[in-house]
Amino acid sequence: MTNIRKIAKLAGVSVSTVSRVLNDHPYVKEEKRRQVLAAVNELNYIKNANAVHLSKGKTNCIGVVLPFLNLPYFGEILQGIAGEALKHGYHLQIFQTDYEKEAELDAFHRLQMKEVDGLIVTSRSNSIDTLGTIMDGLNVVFCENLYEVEKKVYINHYEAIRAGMDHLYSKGHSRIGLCLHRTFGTNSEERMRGFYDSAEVAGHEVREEWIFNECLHLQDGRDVFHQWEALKDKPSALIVTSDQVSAGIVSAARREGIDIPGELAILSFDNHPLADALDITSFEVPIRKMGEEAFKLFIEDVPSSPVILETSLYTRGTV
Amino acid sequence: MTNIRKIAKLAGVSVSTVSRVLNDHPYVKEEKRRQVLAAVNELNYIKNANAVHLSKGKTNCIGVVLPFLNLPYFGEILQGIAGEALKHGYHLQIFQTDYEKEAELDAFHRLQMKEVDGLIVTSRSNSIDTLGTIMDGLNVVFCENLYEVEKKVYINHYEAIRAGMDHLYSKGHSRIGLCLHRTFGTNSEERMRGFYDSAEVAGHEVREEWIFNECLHLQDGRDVFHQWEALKDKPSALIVTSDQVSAGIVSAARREGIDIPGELAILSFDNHPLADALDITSFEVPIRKMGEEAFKLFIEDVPSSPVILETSLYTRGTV
DNA sequence: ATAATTTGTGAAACGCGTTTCAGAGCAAGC
DNA sequence: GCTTGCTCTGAAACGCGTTTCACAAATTAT
Repeated sequence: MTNIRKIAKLAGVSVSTVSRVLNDHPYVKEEKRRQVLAAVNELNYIKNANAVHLSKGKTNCIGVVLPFLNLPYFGEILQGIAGEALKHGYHLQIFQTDYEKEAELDAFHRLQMKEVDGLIVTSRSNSIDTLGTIMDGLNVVFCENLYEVEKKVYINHYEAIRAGMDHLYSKGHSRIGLCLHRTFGTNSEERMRGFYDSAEVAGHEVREEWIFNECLHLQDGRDVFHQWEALKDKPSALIVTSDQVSAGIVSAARREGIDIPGELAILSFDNHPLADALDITSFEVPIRKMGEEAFKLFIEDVPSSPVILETSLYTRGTV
Repeated sequence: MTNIRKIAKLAGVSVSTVSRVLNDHPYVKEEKRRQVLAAVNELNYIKNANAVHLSKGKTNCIGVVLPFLNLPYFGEILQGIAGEALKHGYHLQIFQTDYEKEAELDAFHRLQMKEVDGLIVTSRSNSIDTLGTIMDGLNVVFCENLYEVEKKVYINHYEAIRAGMDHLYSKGHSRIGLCLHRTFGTNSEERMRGFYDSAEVAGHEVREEWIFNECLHLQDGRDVFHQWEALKDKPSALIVTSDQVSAGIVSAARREGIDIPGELAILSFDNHPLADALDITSFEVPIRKMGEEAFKLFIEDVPSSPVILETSLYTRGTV
């Protein structure tokens, strides 16, 4: 392999000069610059990125921790991060966890090893205590409202859910169910808190069996619908935290001839194009923006205050 | 920073021995092994990944070249690659190109610089001539039927389209349109070839304005529908290469009261859950499998023959 | 008991670009 | 004429883990 020293020899200069030329440093005589470039050309020299990384102590690569790649939610976050990263000359490394703690820890371990310059954690499984010790002094951004960390960007889920509940109340609903991605994790907890707080204030009953968990994919929506159908005591409305799942519910309901919103109202989240296509009332959630902001937090040396993003309702035909 | 030499000093051994311990090489006395591990523990030593990469000449990281991150198609490929990569201890680096040639070339440049050990190109903009010169001797897998490369995995689009056309003929359609992601690129060309070949053999007319291009997102499907509506001379069926786009067409049509398949039949591709939800007839396309196979090709030293994946039709209510 | 292995270990070289430091050459300022 | 102050260069150190090679020590085989 041809390296910088061979270039130096052929060009008749020192390695420092070669390095200077290659990095556009000033203070190199035009003549030497040409000699170096000629040598680079002749020997087909290509820099070794790993040597640069080692020497510079950074890789210009940021890791993104996410559970799944085939959900629109994470695709959209990635898109946001990638767009911003591109502007700053950063690359993305993906740490897909499937919500497995080991895989998640591996990402942090890679960060410790300087394989990436930082991490954006879009969703997490390990406790913050576990992570806290290994991320000490490292550049990590969380997409949730974690009290303990300084770099964070998150959706105001609490208020969004409360606004959603109010909207449903205004339409006369008092028996409301909730359909969640999962029950643990800050974001889900915030949603649940908003849900229960609102119901309590309004004095409405909430039944355990009206809370549906592990709703990720469109198919899960279908399952939820069938569970709903089987309930003796049915809620008249569901707040669903993803348009994919809502699409499953709504399409299953329409197929079964259940009137929406007459028999079951659906208030969804994301405002994905799918919601528009299926005429689903949905909260717009600025997911891509969250990705962008996450990256911005990452590159900041002195972290600005946490970024809180708000949602806004798009009323359509399911409520 | 604490490095391997400090460990060696503290443990009273040579750096080679430390390296051996850290890499589970045999031929290390149990006592020295313990000394080394104690030192590692005491100094909180963590390996520098970049030094390993430089030294080993590889990074255990594979690059994935793709245009967009927020399309289910690419999310699914990624999922396939990531799953297989995990099994082999590889990580993923993302090169999002937006179909810009420069961004795509950058990915190849990174490969040359040994920042990644190989590339999986899911979709491409540069000509193969351009890429051919810079990927010489490098490990690159293409997801298309490129004559010039040895590592490739692709869907048999030609046959899929022909089968789709036959299916439409059998339902009495002779005026058929096509809705494509784009018109260039091997995969799209294969689809178009299948389309035109089939029409020619069947003796059916094909009109220029029945070919819709740049159909990527759900919204694009809506636009296509409105374009279709505006046509004086309408095709009675459309082959649509993505369920997202079909969803846009179908939902717009239903909203406008256009009967599907009575006035317009839709034959889609992907068999995404969405197709099921909207009762769209669709070809199952093993996209995830393609990702898995792509990675398998990547790790092979002597490339096996190209992997060709077939589609299979799921008939539902839109044809 | 001697030869042939196997086990165990360290020095040094290797992979390779960046950066600091010291110093030389040269022009502008007083 | 002499001092600042640039401009330009190269030697050497730095970042750091892996691997080869030579050799000693401990076994096993003959």
